[in-house]
Amino acid sequence: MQSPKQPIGRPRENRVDAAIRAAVRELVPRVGYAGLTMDAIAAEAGIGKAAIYRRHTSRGELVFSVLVHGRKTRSLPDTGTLAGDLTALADLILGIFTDPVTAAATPGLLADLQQQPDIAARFQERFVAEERALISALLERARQRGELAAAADPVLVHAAVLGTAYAWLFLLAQPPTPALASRIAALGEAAARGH
Amino acid sequence: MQSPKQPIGRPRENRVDAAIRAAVRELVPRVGYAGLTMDAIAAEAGIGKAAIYRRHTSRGELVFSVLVHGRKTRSLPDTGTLAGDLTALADLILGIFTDPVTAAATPGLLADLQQQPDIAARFQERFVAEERALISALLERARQRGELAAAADPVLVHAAVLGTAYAWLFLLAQPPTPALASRIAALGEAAARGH
Amino acid sequence: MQSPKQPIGRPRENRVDAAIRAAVRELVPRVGYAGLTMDAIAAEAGIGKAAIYRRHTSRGELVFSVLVHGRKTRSLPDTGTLAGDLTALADLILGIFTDPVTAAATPGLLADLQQQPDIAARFQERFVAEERALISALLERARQRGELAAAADPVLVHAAVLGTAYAWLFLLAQPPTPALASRIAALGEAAARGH
Amino acid sequence: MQSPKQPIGRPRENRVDAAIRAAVRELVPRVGYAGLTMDAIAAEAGIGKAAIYRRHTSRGELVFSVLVHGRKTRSLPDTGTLAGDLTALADLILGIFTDPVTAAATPGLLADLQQQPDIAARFQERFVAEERALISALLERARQRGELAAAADPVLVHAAVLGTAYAWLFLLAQPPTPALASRIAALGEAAARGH
DNA sequence: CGGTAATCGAGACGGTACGTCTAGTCTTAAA
DNA sequence: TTTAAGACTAGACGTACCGTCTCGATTACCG
Repeated sequence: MQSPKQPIGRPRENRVDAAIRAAVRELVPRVGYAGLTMDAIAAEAGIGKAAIYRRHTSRGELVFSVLVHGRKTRSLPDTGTLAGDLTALADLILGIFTDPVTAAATPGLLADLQQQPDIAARFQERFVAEERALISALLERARQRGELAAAADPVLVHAAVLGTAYAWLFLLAQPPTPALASRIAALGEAAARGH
Repeated sequence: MQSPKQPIGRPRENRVDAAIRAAVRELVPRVGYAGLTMDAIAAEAGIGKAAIYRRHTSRGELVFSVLVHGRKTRSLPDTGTLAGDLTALADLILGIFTDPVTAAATPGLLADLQQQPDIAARFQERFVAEERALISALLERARQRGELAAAADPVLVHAAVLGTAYAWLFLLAQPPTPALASRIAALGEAAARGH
Repeated sequence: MQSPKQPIGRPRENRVDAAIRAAVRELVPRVGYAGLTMDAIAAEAGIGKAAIYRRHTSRGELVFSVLVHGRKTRSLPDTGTLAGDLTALADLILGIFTDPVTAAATPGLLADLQQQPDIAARFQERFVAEERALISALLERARQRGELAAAADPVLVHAAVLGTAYAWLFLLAQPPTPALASRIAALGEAAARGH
Repeated sequence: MQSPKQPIGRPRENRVDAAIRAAVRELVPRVGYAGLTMDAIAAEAGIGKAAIYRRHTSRGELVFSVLVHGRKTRSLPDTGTLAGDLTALADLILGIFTDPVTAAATPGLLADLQQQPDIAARFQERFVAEERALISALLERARQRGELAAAADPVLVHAAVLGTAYAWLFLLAQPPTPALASRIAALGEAAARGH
């Protein structure tokens, strides 16, 4: 009987994973998602292409892993009010979208998701579901406080907050403003209240 | 002094433009934006690749032209209420996003916009500015009716309606529901009222 | 009933023929046979491509026509001796091969002949047969003078003189020397005498 | 100090070189030199185009390599007489020129040599110099036998034998005859004797 | 401690699309 | 009907990238 965590042969080097991650984060802002080639990543990281494909099945999966893996699991503080919680959420999302690496990679990554159902599924599981959980929690807190009468639809709140931020930055190409988070939060609140 | 419409040599054939457009609309839903190759377009259209490159500088510019050119200039009816006008707007946007061709091409097209400033500029001029004008007009109508007290920010309304629709369909991968347009319109109204 | 030499419509301009010829002779030494494109010829000549194709069926036929047409019909003087006649022949051939335009075009032209039987036939008729006639004539003169006993093979004499000159210049890449013509003539004489 | 035979990475496969060579030899007689495309070679060989360009810089270099590499290094027997040695040489050259592959490729290859000095240099080194050495050797043998009085010019002998064979087959388009080699050898002897 | 097995960097492999170029044909308005 | 200009189809060019494979060398565990 063999232990599940006892692979034979030479073990993988963490150094390689780190080098891949660093190379992607270095290259994406410089050459964009479309210009991000596997050869360039391997060269930048000083490793072989096979070492990448041993860890990732495709370029989309690679970039997704790098972007998601680098993020610490997020949590939102209980600010005591629905408006405050939603502003914190909007701040979190805007922070992700305005990070240079994420900003450069996101549109290209979303394009890949349309073609690769497996990565799309992972995106839903890792990214969407996690944010959804945060939203469901803050809505539940608001209901218990009495700020919300009936059950709000977390999907619509999610779409309102995430989508408005995305459209502002990537579709309308507007620069982020200091008041943006609270304005988006107000939309989220409207979505929660359903009026 | 030369007339602006006096080109010499053989004029370009409209047949070719039409064939390119038809081929793109045929291929995009079938193979996706990423799988849309210039060779395949030329073969499907029964034309030479040079005829494409004579008209379009890149694949992104080509798809953008096809998608935008095909659209008739849109207008919104005056429904008599802000809510009605915004629902018509949301219907319009959802109609664009759920069209099979647009749906398959949009994420990839937006990814290309990040890398090609000239196309991004045309996208802003042709697509964003046109929708913005519709929004500004309906907001002005609402103000004259007395539905809106002060001046609303058309950019935020735009981001709310466009972004929520985009996120619902492409980020959260939710199917469109019958009530979606009116729910999005409610968000747009909240953005207009600023609360 | 229509006269055979009475074409209707606008007559062809000799200017165009001259411009084509001049353009080819200008371009061939500069860009070589391989770099000689129809577009470049048309641009250099300041004419349309259709005007070229109205006169010539292909690029090979065009260059062949220009090179052969430009030559005046050649004749050889009766020097009084077989050696003298053959030296004059060798001089003639070396003159053709060392002309800058002919030198640059000849190898490429011969390559085309392998693929295009119609031009190969014209080459045999116009170029080979004409030289063959000169050789047959000078051999007949030598026979009548008594310099040659029996009938010599004009084909072998032709191959000896033409081939040695061609090989010297194009295969062995040797520079022409003052004595070359008389040395080649000696080989022609040996071919004529059959020893 | 590094060993000359220490390449890193995956070594090139001899199978690929062999497949390229076989494809060229298969295609050249069928489609001619002008019709020999890199795509067709790659398809016929069942390899990628990159594998060809990794080994050869141009089509001319490729065909030249294939034709020269396939040939075993040639040598001539000492037949005991100058006439015999030259007949063997003429036979050798006629054998090369009448080989289907060489016959189809030679004129096109020579045309390319005019434009590509590097290949022309290799042609001189590998092909011309090798034949020249054979000629110099047989002339020296004849001198030691007493068949030749003074020093003969090997270049003229070379031009006479090589050029007459080339002109007979490719310029005059004559079929080879049984007596051709000895007739060409007689011309070579005349070139050697200088009369 | 020697054998087994998976790793490493490097780069060749087949395949495919790119954007450019050329050949030869066709179409325009003007002459 | 010819002219200059230039668009047209077809297809080859040489480059670049993908994802896989192969090399010699390395690095762990196993017996």
